[in-house]
Amino acid sequence: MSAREQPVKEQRRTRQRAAVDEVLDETDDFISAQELHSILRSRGASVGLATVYRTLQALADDGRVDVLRTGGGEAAYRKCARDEHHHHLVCRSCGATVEIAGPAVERWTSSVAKEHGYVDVAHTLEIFGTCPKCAGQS
Amino acid sequence: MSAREQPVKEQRRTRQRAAVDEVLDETDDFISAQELHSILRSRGASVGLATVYRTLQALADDGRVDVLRTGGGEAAYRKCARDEHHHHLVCRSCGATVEIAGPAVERWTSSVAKEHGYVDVAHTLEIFGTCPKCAGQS
DNA sequence: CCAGTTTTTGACAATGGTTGTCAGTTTACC
DNA sequence: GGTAAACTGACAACCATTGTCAAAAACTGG
Repeated sequence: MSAREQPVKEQRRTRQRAAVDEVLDETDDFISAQELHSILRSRGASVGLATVYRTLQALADDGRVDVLRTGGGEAAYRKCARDEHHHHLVCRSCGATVEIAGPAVERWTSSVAKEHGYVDVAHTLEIFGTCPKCAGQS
Repeated sequence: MSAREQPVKEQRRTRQRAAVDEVLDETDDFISAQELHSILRSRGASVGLATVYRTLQALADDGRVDVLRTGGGEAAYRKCARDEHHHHLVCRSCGATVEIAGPAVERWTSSVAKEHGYVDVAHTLEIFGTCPKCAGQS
């Protein structure tokens, strides 16, 4: 979680990866591997489930998508606009996502960690709520 | 995540629940249901796995233990000292845990959420690092 | 203490997300 | 074109967690 600079292990361009990438590009909210897979199916672009998992995992490892662990224990993925570390404000009803930068939080977490002698520090922070649209309809 | 005041649904005192509670009391780090179960086994206090899961879930629902979603997708539980909402600084090597209160973060998250019109807000924040002891040994 | 009622337990099946396997396919490169 | 290495996909295997349901334990009022 510190030296994250591997030259992005060599990879080949394939129809399947392009398809996954395309769906991610079009989707603004976090989606699970399973959801992504069924979207691909419904489009006719048949891609194996295992391949979807592998592709998402590779993207996540390279930091090209953000990963979120849902309460139910499944992983959700999203291709984010900004490159730097940031957080998400997610609607627990419709999944609408707002990207948040929190320099203050970054500073706070690292100072707290240092205070206790911890090194090589990373953190996870996600905010869940109900977005205006969903709150309105009830 | 807002009105969390149910009078703790009536429950019966059983040997099994006492055993789970005891292990939680003695353990300062987060442990998974499976780990807890095998600790019980190794002590001779045989408790069914399903029971361990049910008990932990009940405790978590009542807010009497904190739950952490590990990267591997399993849930880890810990009985915490303080009652109010707080966060954890966890050693990714030995699991040593420090409880952290972060009023500033609480304020920040709710103001950010409000700013975007989100209501009924909750958040998760955990800090991972390597504790002094583990860092020393390498 | 006793019988009745309700909760709890536990062994096991079932679920569901995710990963491993491995032969067949595709890509990159010469 | 031909070859080696990477990739794919169908399916089995895993593993944490939850559901099932009859038997066992805990409470409760006699």
